[in-house]
Amino acid sequence: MSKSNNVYKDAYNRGLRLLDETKSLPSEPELGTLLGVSRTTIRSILARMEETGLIAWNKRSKTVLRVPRPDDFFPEEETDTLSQIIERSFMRRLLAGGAEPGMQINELELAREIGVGTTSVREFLIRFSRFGLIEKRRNSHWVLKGFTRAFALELTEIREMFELRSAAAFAALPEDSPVWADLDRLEDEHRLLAREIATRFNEFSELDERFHRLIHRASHNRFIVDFYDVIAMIFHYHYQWNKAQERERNEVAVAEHLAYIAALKSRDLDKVDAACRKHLKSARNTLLNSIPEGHQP
Amino acid sequence: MSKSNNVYKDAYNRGLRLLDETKSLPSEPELGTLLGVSRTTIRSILARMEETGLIAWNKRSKTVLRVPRPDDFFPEEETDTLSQIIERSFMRRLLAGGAEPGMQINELELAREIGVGTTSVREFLIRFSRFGLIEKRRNSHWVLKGFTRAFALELTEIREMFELRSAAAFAALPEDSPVWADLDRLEDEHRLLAREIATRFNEFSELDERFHRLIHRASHNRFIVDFYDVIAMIFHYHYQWNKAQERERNEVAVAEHLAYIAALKSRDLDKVDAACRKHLKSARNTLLNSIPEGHQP
DNA sequence: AAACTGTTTTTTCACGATAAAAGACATTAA
DNA sequence: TTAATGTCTTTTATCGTGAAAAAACAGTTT
Repeated sequence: MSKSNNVYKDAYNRGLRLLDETKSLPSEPELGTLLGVSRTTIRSILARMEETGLIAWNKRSKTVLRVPRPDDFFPEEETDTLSQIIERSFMRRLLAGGAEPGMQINELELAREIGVGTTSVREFLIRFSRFGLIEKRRNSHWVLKGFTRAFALELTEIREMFELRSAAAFAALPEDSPVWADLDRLEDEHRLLAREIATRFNEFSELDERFHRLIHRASHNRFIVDFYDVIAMIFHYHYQWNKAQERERNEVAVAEHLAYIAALKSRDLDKVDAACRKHLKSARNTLLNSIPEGHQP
Repeated sequence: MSKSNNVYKDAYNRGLRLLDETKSLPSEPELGTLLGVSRTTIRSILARMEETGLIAWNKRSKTVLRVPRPDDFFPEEETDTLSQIIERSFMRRLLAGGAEPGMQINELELAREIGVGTTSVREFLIRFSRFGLIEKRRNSHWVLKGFTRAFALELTEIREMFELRSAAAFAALPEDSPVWADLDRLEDEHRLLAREIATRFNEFSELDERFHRLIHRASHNRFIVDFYDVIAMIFHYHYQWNKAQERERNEVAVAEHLAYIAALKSRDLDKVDAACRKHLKSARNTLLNSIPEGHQP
């Protein structure tokens, strides 16, 4: 087994959803751009759809014969990328405890435990190293630096520096920039979520990421934009890990976002600065509170 | 051929230099820490030194029999890490022209051209991607973003943000911090270099890096410290590429460094800010001037 | 002739295998 | 009894290989 066909399976599942809406499918290249895969993969998908009696396929004509059933879909877990699988396993280990700072990380052991090749684990660790949680010893093992208080403080220091600058850049953007429409849309989504916060509070984290990414993009600086990957990754796992007072925390955050948005729309740099600072401060506290106070110097 | 023994060869060469100075070598573990390799490698080195008649080796006694000759050394090029080899090849291609932004990067082609396996090239590209010069298309090729004016501006924007903050942190360090001694030593080296700038101007880039790294370390922030890798890498190749007015440029930079050092020692934050700003501004201009003004939007 | 489908080639992704290097354990010398 | 050496085991670095996926090419259809 040298490479799983998760790209095919994932695209197939997404392709099935298209069958609900139309009576016949578009051309192969069009399907390719729609699903974000190559024609080669599209043709495999079409071949299977034909086999399972979902469509009749003859050259250009691709007629939908029936609506897909639940069992037509590939199981969710077969559609994951290998690196997603490795990341999840790795983060589970890291957060599940017993992960003391200074601990060694063993590529071979990780690979065996997850059931993948060493190459994939190595590549994952190299990619992951930019998050600042692990470090490589030349010709030797990786060392876990740990999700410590120091880490959180260093991370938020940069975040605050970058976001204050991005927010200022955002507010200075011309009237006709399309970002203002994006911001309006996000504001509506925030209003909606605020109204139904009691039941939908767990949808906040996704909205949070979209909002902050929009702001960071105004910096027009690849290093600032890319750094948000670190923040997003940490917050993603942090949200999964720490569910304490999630509803209250998110309710506060939504309100802060709305104030932040209002400040941006006012284009008053002082107001923007204040609203941004206030929100980032509470985000930092949330993060710091979730870190188990350990044996740290 | 699955792995070159460059670690052994490099350590062997460095080991030879020890023979000049002493009549007998220390214990295996001691040699290991001295050369930064494991005992396994030390024993291979000792075995060869015995074979070639450099030492007499019997258990604890390792007597030097003769001084090493030039031909005892392994050739320089055999001591390079594979990733160094790949990086050099890649950068040569990148800087040698014909590297238009938007160009595709082909792992297989690169690997064949350099004469290494694809795995090593893949790992190199992943590591290299944090410099912001290339970007991966999922399941497909890498795209060269190019060493453009925009890149230089984004890079220097972050650099200035980080260094101003680090310099302020540096100046605020307590009297008894060991960094002040480090700074004194660097100041002496600068003075020395300034006096002999006519002949030794090409030694500046190494001094430059040590100086700025010392300052960045005062931030106590891993993201700031790590970001200096990006700057160092760019400046390293930039220096190789652009030799125009190298002497003059470096002479100016040494003077700026000395002013910067004086400001730090004064602990006057305004002076530090001004000296830092001045130096970073001229560093930015140097970098910008070296970028060929192309067909950029 | 523009856009599609059919076919072939190339590239990416991931694995197992193997030598180099590190590390662990056992033994011996001071 | 500490610290070395001798020996054995494990891990890392790198390659070649093969299937998945992309991309290029050639032939059709509208």
